[in-house]
Amino acid sequence: MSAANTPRGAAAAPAVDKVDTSYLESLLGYNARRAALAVIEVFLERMAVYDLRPVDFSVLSLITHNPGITSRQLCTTLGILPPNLVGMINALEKRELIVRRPHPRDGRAMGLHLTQAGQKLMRDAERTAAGLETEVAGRLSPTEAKTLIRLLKKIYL
Amino acid sequence: MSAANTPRGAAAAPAVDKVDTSYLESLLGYNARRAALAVIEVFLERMAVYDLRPVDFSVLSLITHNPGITSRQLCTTLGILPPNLVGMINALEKRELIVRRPHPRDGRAMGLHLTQAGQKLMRDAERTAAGLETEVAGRLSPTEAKTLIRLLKKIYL
DNA sequence: TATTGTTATACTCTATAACTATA
DNA sequence: TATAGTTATAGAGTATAACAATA
Repeated sequence: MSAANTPRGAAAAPAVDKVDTSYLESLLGYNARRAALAVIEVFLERMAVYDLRPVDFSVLSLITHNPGITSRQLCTTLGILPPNLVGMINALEKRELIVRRPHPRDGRAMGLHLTQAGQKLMRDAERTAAGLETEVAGRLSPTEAKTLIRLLKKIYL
Repeated sequence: MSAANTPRGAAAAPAVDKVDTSYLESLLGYNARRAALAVIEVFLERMAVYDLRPVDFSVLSLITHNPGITSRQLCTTLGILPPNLVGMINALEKRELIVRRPHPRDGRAMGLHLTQAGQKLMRDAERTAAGLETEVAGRLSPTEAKTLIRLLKKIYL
């Protein structure tokens, strides 16, 4: 008769030589998170030369392709809370990569724009990002890479 | 003649109506992170009833399928740093979901085992996780879901 | 000498409440 | 009344250094 909290197996306290991860690896969430962390790890290395974290790159990239975008629009698009964006924007402005200009139709809002220095940095950074993509997806065929992105979009869009 | 930090475009300060995210959505890392966050969001909802975060579920699941696994093995497998695992293990032990037993061959290590209560909880939780998978991957065909996991593994393994 | 588990601690990331100025 | 931007602050997550016990 075993007590309530007795572990399974009377022989007790076996050692684990090789960890079996097959169950976790069958789960979509686990695989998506591990893959995302792997890509981010390479991203951090390659983007260190620009002093850009993934979130900084995302913000600057959205400003690049949407000149005049507001902080609110950045927050909504990237899932960042407004109080947490303020510091990032201030830092990028201090580095003279972006400038705030009055919004043409809403006096409360500020439109964000790249400076010429910001434009140059992002040309280089987006080139690096493109190289990073091919590196990370190196073991995938071009078709597989396209399929992967298409299926990921179906998950979160 | 424009100064060094003048934004592109003399007409200045346009407004952005619809944010163009096409560039970010072409990047693997961005899509992987968004997908992972989407899955984790549903996970948090469904697992709240068990009071399990994703990391708790991962730890308990590895103990389930590897009775006697050590803290060090959990850290290596899940990419957790040892100091950050201590509190989680203590909390799970306090909830009487796991027990520590001496390692059969290494006096420094402790083997981790589920209690009967832990076994019951994980039977339910893994059943919930299975349902969650079909829900999240609901817009994917079974073949697509398998393909997605296969391609994600190629990224991080 | 190296490793397991641990404590203490610092840093980053994320979240909530409340304020201001404009709409 | 509602929204954009901001401040202050709290909480969660992640990081390094250093120690005791054992290999």
